[in-house]
Amino acid sequence: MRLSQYLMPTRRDVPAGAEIRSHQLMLRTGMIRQSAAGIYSWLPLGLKVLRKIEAIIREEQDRAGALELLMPTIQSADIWRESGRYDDYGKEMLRIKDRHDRELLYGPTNEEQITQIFRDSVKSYKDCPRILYHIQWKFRDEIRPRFGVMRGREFLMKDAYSFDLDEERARKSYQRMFISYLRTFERLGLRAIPMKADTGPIGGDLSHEFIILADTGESAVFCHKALTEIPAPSEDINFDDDLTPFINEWTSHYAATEEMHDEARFNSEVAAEDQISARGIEVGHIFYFGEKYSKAMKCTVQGPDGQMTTLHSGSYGIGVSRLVGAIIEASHDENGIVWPKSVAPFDVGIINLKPGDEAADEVSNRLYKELNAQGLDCLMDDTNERAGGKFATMDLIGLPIQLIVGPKGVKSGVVEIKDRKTGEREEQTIETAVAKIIASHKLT
RNA sequence: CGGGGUAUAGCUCAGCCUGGUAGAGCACUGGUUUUGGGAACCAGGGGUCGCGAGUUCGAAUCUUGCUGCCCCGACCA
Repeated sequence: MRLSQYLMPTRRDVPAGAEIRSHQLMLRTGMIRQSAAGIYSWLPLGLKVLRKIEAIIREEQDRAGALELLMPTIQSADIWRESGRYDDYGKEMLRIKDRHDRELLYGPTNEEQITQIFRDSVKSYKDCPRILYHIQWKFRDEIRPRFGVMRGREFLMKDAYSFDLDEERARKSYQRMFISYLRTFERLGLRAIPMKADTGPIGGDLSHEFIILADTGESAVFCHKALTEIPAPSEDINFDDDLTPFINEWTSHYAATEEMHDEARFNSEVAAEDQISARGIEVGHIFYFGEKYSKAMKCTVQGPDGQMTTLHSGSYGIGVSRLVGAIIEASHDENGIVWPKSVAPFDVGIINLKPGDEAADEVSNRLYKELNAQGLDCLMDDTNERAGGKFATMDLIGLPIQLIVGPKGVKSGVVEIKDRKTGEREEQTIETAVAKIIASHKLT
């Protein structure tokens, strides 16, 4: 993409009312624009990041054996009456009526919807287990939206739902998602720590929140330092194997959010030098809820013995739009965003310092074409902005690699490669620069 | 939902107290000089001062009702 043909309305001023860095940076880089409290439009740059995150989540869901489908944003009140949640769910649920006065709602979650689909589609134990997921916009009319996309009212969420014949087997589905989440967050450039979460009336040990550590996190969290160091499961993990050893490795250390925190246990189980007390952002939540919806909504299958069995389910959420903010919270500096490679909106930023200079144009265009041909997505600043402005903008939007092409360097056959994260810059011949960038791209 | 704040140009804000021709910086348009870390100068464009009612000869400014947005608290991916 040529910047001269793009829509990327960056700003120098810090927008009023944006408190935290990620929100400020998303507004300043022109990733999003607010359209109402907690409701945002995604401009081209922001949408690219959102799509990249989605793609990684999708790959890891698929790898774990989950099946993608897509349910609507608008749901009928009927199924919520069936589960009993229509009255339980408070003002957070946006209720609407159509022209025939039929009661509808903008879905805050999809347990009812998926349970209806599954019970109407599956009648035999042979079709279990299944894990189904979708990536869809949700709406929760939060009392107080804040922190930009980190707590919006409208938000993009990946939610998966598992259907198993009994609790024992449901546990296996739960483990699949657990491992899948570890891999997903790792690929997003984050260290997410699974922490035991409140299981409510269901009880048991099958609920975890995945938390990333950040000063602006909404809740206090406590964990063992080891959890920041355990390597995530590799991509050749076989999800059909017994995953228990992995789960044990990740759940044997102390980790709790403030609601579940037990100071005495923390102090006795974790040596003082291994204790981490920090703030955390919840980016995922997995939950086994058993027969809660399948019982109320009569989601049953016939077993081999001819008996009807009520299915056991769990739900598994990832806050996709929240992750955009969370990643920025975890990865920025005073000059702007520092994108992890896997989710950067472009792979490389090419700065043509002097458009109109024949040699600079020629080299910039050549680099642009060659890198694009190798599958690298490039943003080329071919505007007439001054050099200082271009550098500042490129640092602000945080592309991992910058290629700086100036008339002076070009004259002696060199361009400059800058690593956004370290700030290191090196002059290279054009050929070497291309080769190096391609090589480093292929590593990831 | 309770408490507090705020609303003036695309953005950040001043002006309001003490009523009298709507301002600055940044951004934008044209020009000159610049040109490797957010340039200088010249000339421009751009505003129902959130909306309604009232007071007044006259309201961005005073009074009042409403709405949006933001912050603090309890709730949430």
